[in-house]
Amino acid sequence: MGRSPCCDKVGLKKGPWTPEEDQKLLDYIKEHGHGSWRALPSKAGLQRCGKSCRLRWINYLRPDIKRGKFSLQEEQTVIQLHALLGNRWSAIATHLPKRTDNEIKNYWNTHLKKRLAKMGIDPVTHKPKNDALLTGDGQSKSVANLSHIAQWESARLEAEARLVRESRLRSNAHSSLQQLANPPCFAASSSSTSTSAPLLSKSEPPAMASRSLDALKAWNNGWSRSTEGNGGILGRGTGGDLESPTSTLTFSENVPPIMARGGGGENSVAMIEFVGSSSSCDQGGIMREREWKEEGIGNPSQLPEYKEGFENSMSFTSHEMTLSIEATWTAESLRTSDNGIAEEGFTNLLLNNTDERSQSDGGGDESENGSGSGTDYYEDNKNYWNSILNLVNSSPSDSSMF
DNA sequence: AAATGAAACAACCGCCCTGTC
DNA sequence: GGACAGGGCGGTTGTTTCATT
Repeated sequence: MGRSPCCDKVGLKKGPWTPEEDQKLLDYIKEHGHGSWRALPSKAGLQRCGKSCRLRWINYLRPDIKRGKFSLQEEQTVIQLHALLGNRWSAIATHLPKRTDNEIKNYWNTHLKKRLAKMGIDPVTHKPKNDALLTGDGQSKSVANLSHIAQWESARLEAEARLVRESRLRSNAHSSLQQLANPPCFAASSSSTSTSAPLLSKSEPPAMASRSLDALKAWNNGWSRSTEGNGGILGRGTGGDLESPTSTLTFSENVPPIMARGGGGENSVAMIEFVGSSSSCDQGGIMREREWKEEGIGNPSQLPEYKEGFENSMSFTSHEMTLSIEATWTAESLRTSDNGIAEEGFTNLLLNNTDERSQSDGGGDESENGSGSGTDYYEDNKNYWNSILNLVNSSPSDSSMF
């Protein structure tokens, strides 16, 4: 299907915006709203493409955006969310108030990515570049199992938290409709649509789960030693059992990505299949961000009831109760161990100790530069992912998160 | 002071999804 | 169901600024 360009490019100005153009755009939107972006330039007296106007407004002229240097907290958040979400800048941006996806993306590409790379940490996988050492020994099989387990848990946690949240949101926003409709909820399979599909199609880049779990794999490899016999993650998943009382998740590797865009070369596609016996359900729909906007809610994560709802949402139905337990278990399991884990995350090490570390490593073995080895490595990864999980747990999040 | 390269930032491009007709 | 418009998104490129030689 061919499509016409978004605008007639002949005679339209490109390049940096002038203050006059900005003012025209501001004045027009202030008075009329943006309406149709395509029609806006002529109405506003701008020799610009509507798309260009839209971008200018969204990224720079909107009154509710913050410009300037990123704070330490913002940097941490970006790094942590990128580890979890990959290059989903818009999703990351929802957790950084007043920052645009474009700005975050640029900041990542020009600052954070280089900083990680400089420390010997792969900015794509968020793991040390010499990670191969960890899978080259005789533990590769158990590591692989752990990887599956952790991968499953991570994806499931995300999916289930999202479902619960959406259910809660819907119950708030569409309570009257919910009384009328009661469709099957977790019957989603590989052909599912509203619930699971977005998670693992557009919202979930194929590379994401494996990316995050590569680090978890290494982490668990070390961490599991301290939790064996304590009913930790190993106790649950030993033997490669990926079944869950509430859901199953199938990872199909080497399958072409669902989405061509941004998939990169990692072709792991996850198909989530809920087979649980839930007594209530998601009500078969999603309260999407667009709906929030249409209803004038704005960013739902800012609503007190939303935050409260998210926190409380883990205790409604039998299914959701299960989610509560397991989500808590997962997070808590990852957060605690016999040794205890410092709250200070690996990211803090990146952000605060870059210089010290690089200096101290500077004269040492190149292979250990930036990543450490042995227990240091495990500790770093534990803290790193703890930090991420804490962030996710504490964040009210919104619809773009998962 | 000029030239050069690196870094940072702003904006564009192309693809894709969704809604509407 | 197909065509199209509108808009979102991520990748990439162009331009400017800064640092170094």
